[in-house]
Amino acid sequence: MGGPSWCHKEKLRKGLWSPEEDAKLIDYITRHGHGCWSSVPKLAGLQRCGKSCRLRWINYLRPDLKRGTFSQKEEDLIIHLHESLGNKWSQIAAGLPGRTDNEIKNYWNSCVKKKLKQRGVDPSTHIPLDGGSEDKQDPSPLLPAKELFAEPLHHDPLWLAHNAVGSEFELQSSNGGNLLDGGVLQWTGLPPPDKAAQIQFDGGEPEDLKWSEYITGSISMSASSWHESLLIQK
DNA sequence: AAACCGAACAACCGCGTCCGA
DNA sequence: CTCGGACGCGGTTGTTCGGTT
Repeated sequence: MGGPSWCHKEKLRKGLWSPEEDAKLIDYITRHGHGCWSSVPKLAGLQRCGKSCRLRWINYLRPDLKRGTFSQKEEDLIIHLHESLGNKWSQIAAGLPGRTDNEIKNYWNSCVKKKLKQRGVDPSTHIPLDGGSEDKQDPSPLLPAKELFAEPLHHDPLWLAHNAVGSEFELQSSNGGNLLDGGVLQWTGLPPPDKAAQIQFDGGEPEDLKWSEYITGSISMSASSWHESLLIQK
């Protein structure tokens, strides 16, 4: 009797979540927001630890999640991102709206790794494995970077800095106007400190982009017929 | 039909970081 | 400045499911 506080953990449920538990968590968070995660289980009437609630909400219950299998485009994006970011799953997830770091990590470990090995590529370094792998036919070559933007996507600037390096893209402003004048060229997260970018208007001289001025919001990119282009330089 | 096996998915654990007292 | 709690991330383990023998 009267053991240390962590003994209360014995009362906490573990393992798979029941539909009833999901319903309680969804109901509570949609009404009150999650606030302090450690108090969520108590307030929501759940026998779980706050950490478990947070994970369940972030990875499976959030309304903005995109479920289902990864498209070829998403898979190529993951490979591009992993090549430059490594196992930074949360940063990779920032480049794939509606996907979670856990989901991407699982997909990588269970599926993508295997495919890369079949292509003769070391999944951890992205360097071709030796042993005559040059002769191997790539059954599913990566899409050119530009094609990854065939549809508008929202990207973290860090992701952009890593993956747009040396590439040129066309941009689409969310309000249909000029990217800069419209004030829509804004970023989520931190600006990439070691990168420089230039924006070039239809046939004009390239102009420097100041990352630090665009540290909130998001960027919408498209390969549609816009005049503006963005060149990310090392 | 049952047992086995591997792939895919879900969840937990440990650790590092951040922030407020 | 230090300490402790909360949070977030990445690695790992556990569970489920479908295919094969």
